[in-house]
Amino acid sequence: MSDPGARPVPAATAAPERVAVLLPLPLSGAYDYRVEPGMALDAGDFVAVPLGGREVIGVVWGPAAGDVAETKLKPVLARLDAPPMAESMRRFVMWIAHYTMSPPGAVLRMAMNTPAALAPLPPRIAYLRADGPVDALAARAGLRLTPPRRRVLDLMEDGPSRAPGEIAREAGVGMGVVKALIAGGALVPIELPAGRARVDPDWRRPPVALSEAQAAAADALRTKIPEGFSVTLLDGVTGAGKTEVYFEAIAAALARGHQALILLPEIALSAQWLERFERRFAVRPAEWHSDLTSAERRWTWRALAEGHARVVVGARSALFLPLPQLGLIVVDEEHDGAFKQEDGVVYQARDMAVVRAQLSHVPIILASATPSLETVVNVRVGRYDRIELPERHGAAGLPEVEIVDMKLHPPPRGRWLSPLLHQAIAAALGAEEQVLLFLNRRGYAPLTLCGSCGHRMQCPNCTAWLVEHRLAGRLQCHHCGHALPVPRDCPSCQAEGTMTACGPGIERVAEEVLKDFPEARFQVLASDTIGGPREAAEIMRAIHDREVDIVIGTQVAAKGHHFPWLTMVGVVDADLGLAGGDLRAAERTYQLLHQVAGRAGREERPGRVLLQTYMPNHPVIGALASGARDRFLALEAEARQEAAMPPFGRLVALIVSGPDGEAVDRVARDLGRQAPRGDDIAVFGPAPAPYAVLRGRQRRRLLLKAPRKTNVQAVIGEWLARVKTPNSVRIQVDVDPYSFL
DNA sequence: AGCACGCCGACT
DNA sequence: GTCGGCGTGCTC
Repeated sequence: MSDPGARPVPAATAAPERVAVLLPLPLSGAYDYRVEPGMALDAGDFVAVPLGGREVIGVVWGPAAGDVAETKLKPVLARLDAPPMAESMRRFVMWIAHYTMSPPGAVLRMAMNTPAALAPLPPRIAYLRADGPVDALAARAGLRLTPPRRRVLDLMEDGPSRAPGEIAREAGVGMGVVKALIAGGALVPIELPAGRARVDPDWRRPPVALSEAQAAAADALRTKIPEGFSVTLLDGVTGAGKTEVYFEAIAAALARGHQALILLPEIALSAQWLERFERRFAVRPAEWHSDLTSAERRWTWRALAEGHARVVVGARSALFLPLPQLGLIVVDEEHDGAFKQEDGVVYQARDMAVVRAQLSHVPIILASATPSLETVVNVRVGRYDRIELPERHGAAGLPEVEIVDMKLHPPPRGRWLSPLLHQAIAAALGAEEQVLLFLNRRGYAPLTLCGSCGHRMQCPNCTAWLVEHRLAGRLQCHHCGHALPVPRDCPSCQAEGTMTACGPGIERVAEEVLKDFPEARFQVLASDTIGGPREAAEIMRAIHDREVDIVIGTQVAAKGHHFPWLTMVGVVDADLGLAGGDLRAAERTYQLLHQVAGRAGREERPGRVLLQTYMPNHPVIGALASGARDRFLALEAEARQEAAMPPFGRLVALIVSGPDGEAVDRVARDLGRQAPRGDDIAVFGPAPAPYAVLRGRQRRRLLLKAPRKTNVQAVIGEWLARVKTPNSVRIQVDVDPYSFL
């Protein structure tokens, strides 16, 4: 809380006052502005300032640096009537800027992604009936008292004030009728306080019935709430009811008058989460994601900044919302790769959420059935606490996971489902249960080539194959969106009708299902087959209500949905994520397939999972089949420790990119030559980045590996200063990169 | 991020 | 002869 007495008092006789204003632009730092006499400004205030020829909104960041000539100085134009940015948020912005090596203004932009929210809210106008009997009102308005007009006036006789639209709806009349009565003065306007009436989540409601284990976990979490900063891993198998447990921690925070922030990896698909929240707290929380309209954005931001909304759930970007009474942060599915932001400011939202919790002195809960290795190691060394939720809620046991060795049980030529999986599908359908076939590959086929000359269809802008989408009749690049019709003849050798689809995508699996189980109703589920949140919710409902027999989906189908009749999960290609030199390939594949397996048998019916693999002896496959998660994590941790890889060592990637390959190469080679040496620091590269050409830009990559204790920001900063780069070449710094090589 | 200034092709 | 392409560079 700022002390009003601490505001600087403008003195008319003193030299013109200056302040530093940070602008939401990728400038190197804050700019100084003159403060005209009579304007009192505090750090954190939102202000409008001139920049170049235009006007921008920025944040007063502190006292001016004073290194700019008086004549260059422009005045602060106005202080905006919006809740100022809290000191903890300003420190958070600076922390991220330093850690990710981004300009502070670029980070500020993420915290100000709501230009409209900073303008004062327009007052809301509602209407009351004017005094007097109905006929007198009509006469005064010069209107005949028709039945619709009478209905409106009767409706408005004593009830609350209403907006015009509400009046029309409730009285069952058109807007014309209402407008005429307003124009005639029979309905009089009143101004309501700006904003939207909100109902607080009701934390006093009794929680849904918790199991003994859940109740114990909830108790343990509740004790964290009043104790300031702490990090707790809520570790529980899929279906153990982690959500209901952390709801009790949220209830405890609400009971203390605090706000709660919940981060989910993909808010667009979380209809079931919202329903559960509403069941517990009687209202929906505020939501924050990219699909909000600017009006929704504005009032949500305002309601949170003013403390009127108590709980907000959102994707990554919700991390930057103003929450003056923040009391708890929850990151659900903390292991999920979607928390890593890869463009612009590159950051890991889960890790930054921990930082925000620390700067705000509040507890944070990381929830997962398959926690990331980073988090597991942090628990092991005692930095994080861990609360375990061992069993599945209700009667359901964990599904049985069976390995299908594709060398021993190959599918027929041109097919992708082995006879074993085929039988399992038939058995589940025979028992009138549901099946999920999982394949993390959109489209029909990942590669199209010419059977005659071997020409492969490649994206002209990216180093990537074009993926056939047969339903759309197109070849598509999944990186830049480039698309063209599927060619009949080879564009290289002109041979006719030789183009062949290679490998399976979910559309192709769907085709096989349609052939073999023509009577089954199936639903394809991929990020590009779902229009929006509403359509997603409708698809989930249809599956839940057994209007679908077989779901064929990519990883969007793996995420936290609860389908009581789904008992059989088939993983079409369990090896898919294991290829390539990715540091986290094994860990990620384990997490994804574990989560998919968890879709099976969540209620009374036992679940069954079949993993199709050509590597039945791979540790990941073995761990999935035996359920030895902790042993797998221990082995993975050991391997990383031996190699001094994260989380035991540190990595920073530099991506050098630009339209001109030669200029990019020159900079990349310079960086290689100037690389920091010694002290256990190693630099690899330059090498072509994964997708060496992306959206028409050439990309090279260098990787710095250093011990945990190294101040990598300082090392990288000095390194970059040694290499000068033409304007056309960009160097992007990715501290703690996820994709490797 | 904008927006201006600045040097080389097709038009009123 | 101009209008205008977007390449570099600056904004307190």
